[in-house]
Amino acid sequence: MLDATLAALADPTRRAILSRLAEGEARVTEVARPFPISLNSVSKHVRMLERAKLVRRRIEGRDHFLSLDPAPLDEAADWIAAQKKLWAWRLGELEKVLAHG
Amino acid sequence: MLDATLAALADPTRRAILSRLAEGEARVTEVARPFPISLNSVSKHVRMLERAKLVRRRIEGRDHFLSLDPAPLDEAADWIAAQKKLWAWRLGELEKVLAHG
DNA sequence: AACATATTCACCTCTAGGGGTGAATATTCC
DNA sequence: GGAATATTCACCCCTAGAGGTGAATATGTT
Repeated sequence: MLDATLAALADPTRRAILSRLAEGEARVTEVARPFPISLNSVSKHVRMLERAKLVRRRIEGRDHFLSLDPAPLDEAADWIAAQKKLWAWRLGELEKVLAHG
Repeated sequence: MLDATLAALADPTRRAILSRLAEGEARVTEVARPFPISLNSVSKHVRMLERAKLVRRRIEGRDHFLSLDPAPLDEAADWIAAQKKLWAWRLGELEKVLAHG
């Protein structure tokens, strides 16, 4: 799922949508309002966020309420943290070699 | 730069290249060897990783040595960490409302 | 000079993403 | 029933990405 998560996060519009939802649940139209693009485009972004499981949808009549799901964010954070650790180790080793060489 | 970083990380081949480079500097051909795709494709992935500043290139004769640059990873980790904090706060508020409601 | 190796360049194909518009669907309101 | 609202569906266009092949370039080797 990392692929879909990171791809979803790679777009600034989608990151802005997530930031908006961090303030609280909202309908698609409310989410779309601040953006200069069409409602339709926002709807597609939302669909990608759902596919990445970063956003959940609760349908109530004609209103679709969107909310955040933090789980995939953890997975992404874990991968990045693991890489940072590995890289730091490697770069640390290199420094040791340079210092003792 | 977040866009390019997250987009670069969204591809599994590129993540594998980064993991390989975490073991140490390597030439393009060495990096490409384990992959079932053409050397050319790997070369293109490397170019994207360079564009995202996750990989640096040191040219020595006909050999191009690739190494990691951890800086953009920090930026990505920071953004995700900030979001996790925001989301946790929001979800916490919701729980309070539910508990006291 | 001739050959081999390392890498990229130039091109092709296919698919997916981001944007748009207009119509369809579902629901609510009068 | 009829109108307004909320959302998606079905298309269109354009660009970028991921894959490929074959040629060009540069360096190393004999």
